[in-house]
Amino acid sequence: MSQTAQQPPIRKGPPTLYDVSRLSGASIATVSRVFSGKAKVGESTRRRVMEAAEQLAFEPSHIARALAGRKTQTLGAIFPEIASGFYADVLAGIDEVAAENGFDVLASFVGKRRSRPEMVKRLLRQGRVDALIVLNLVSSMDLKADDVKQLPIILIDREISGAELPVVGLDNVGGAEAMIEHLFEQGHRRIALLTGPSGNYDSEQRLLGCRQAIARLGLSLDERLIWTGDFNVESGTSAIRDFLDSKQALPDVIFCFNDAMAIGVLNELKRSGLNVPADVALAGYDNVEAAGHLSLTSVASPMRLMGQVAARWAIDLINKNERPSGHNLQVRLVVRNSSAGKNPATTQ
Amino acid sequence: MSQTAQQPPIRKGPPTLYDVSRLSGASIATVSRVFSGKAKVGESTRRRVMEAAEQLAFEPSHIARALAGRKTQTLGAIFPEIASGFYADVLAGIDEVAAENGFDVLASFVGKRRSRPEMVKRLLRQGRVDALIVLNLVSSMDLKADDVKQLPIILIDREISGAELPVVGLDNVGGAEAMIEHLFEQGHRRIALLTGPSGNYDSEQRLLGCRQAIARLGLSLDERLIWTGDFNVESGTSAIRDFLDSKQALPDVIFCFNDAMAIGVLNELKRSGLNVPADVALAGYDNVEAAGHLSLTSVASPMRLMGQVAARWAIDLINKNERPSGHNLQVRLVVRNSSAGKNPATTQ
DNA sequence: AGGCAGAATGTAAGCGGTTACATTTCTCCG
DNA sequence: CGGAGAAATGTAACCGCTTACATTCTGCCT
Repeated sequence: MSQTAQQPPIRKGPPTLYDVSRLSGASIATVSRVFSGKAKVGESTRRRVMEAAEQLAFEPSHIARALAGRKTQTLGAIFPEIASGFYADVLAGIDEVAAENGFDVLASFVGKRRSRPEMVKRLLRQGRVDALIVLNLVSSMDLKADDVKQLPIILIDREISGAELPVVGLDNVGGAEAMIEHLFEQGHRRIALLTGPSGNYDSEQRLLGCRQAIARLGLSLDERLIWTGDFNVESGTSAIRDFLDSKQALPDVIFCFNDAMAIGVLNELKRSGLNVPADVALAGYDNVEAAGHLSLTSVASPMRLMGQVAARWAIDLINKNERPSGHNLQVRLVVRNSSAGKNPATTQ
Repeated sequence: MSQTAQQPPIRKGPPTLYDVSRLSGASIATVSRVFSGKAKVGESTRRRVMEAAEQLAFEPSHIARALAGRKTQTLGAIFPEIASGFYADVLAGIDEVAAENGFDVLASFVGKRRSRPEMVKRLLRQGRVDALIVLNLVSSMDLKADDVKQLPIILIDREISGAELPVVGLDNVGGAEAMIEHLFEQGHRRIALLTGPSGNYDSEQRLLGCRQAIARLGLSLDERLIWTGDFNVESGTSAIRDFLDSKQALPDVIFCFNDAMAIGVLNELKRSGLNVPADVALAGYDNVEAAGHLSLTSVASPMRLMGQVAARWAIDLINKNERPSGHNLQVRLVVRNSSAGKNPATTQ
């Protein structure tokens, strides 16, 4: 059995356009058209090509396409160093929307040897991605001006100075306001706040929300009841211990600016024989998994949605060059037992 | 000022080898050599090239390199649908090792419209990645035989049938054994087990470990104290409620095969006025974040390490074609208060 | 000075697609 | 039945690199 035209000679790698072209009798251009779908191809030809492709298990090389067509169909995502479940959700959201639009996601984490600006520069210059989604960028100064021009960049959560770039953020102010209002409704009046480190963006925003809500409600905020924490469990523990040591009267409720600190506070209160919410109510922020188990009232952020929105914007930017303006996503108050008021009538 | 040879004409896109070649006076091949570092280049030439590249802010196109050099320097990672913090750690581990070796990571999640086998096939055929890391593959039947041949594939956690592929697993048996031994040391003798769904690999492995350890310790396992759960909080709650309803005597300790169920059990015990560990001790598995807050003794898996090992193997497979045999990583018992024994002398 | 091995550099053929432009094949209508 | 214009298809020039092979340049030995 000699080698006929129909019997493609042994090839090393995976099948290429050329192979399909020969097997089907159509030209390379036509085969390309069939697969890119960007031009009309006669019905009979299309069928022949498809059959040949099927037979060869042909799949167009993504790399070659990217080179010739100068579009990678890839979104880059740069995550902060700490890998929490938090970010996993964001990534899942990005990936979901990306997948729906035929994009893949290149994910990388900032690390010791890889700073955010370096990574951005590398991905941009190397032409690995069509757009970039950067999480937790603190200062846009981190991005050289040229880089910004080169490619669509979307920021997720946190961009302070000169907001040149579209940002998908969270409505921290609104979240804090909602929490204060809820606490007020529960009958709490003396409200203590355990904030994050001063200068921290999220913390400042939440504090702002608190002040606004408190003012609107006609309450006044006792500045001595504003404690500064570090966003970790220990800082919650020590903050409340210091306060208890000072022998001052307990507030009605302690609103911690994140759940970790709230958990620290909760532990320490328990150790001191105080009950939540009977002796003092408690609320956190972030709605981490543990909050549910500890019945801690908190504020949930739509992490997955952030990812989806960011990916959506990125893809629109690539395809239609529509520049989104940036938007803060709404957060959701999650009421649990820890914030219950003492008045049985008010408590639901 | 007319356009001299030194003044490159206006170009549209990013600079290419060609631009650097002209600016530096060296040939394209030489410039390529300078950047790939795979061949000797005269010192003076190298310097000239580097200067020109610097001046143009040239960075070799990853895409073109991939096409010409037929290596993408990219690892593909396929994650299960649920995006938990769990997997974020694995990804971080993969990314860390990948980055150290000049690789990038393409991450995607299994979804409604994207099954694992489809994704594997797509990434493989399209030539997007040099190797694939697949998490939680249940049956290798999911992978067509041809696919397996085409590219290095590493499995993470869970591969049952015909282990053709290297697997980075967890020592579930050892983890369960360690837990049982610990519980024994704490003085617990009547041990209840809340397993996962029957047929679940992890669950079966842990059960095996329990049986082995119990036999070795000369204890006997009361089969009526083996309850079947669903790996979620609710199944823990209902399992313990059913048991309490049956009015049987409490065991010394309840070992739940994951933390979620342990949390369910804990909640229900509290509601019933029973204290942990005073009335009955409790242990979980997975060491989720909440376990720490709830003082739940558990077993921690080195998720990040799994990612690192998998990436290491994948890269070795790519570079040196070294085939790793597969390995189960050791897990770590995390002792907390929930498993304390009643004997004050035994408790530390 | 001539010759030569080995290093440095250049030339050009791909890699597997896309796509502008040329060419061929259909349609449809006077 | 001829011919115009649209539709389908083919030709070939890239995209920006790598790399086998050819060519030129060294330094060194006789």
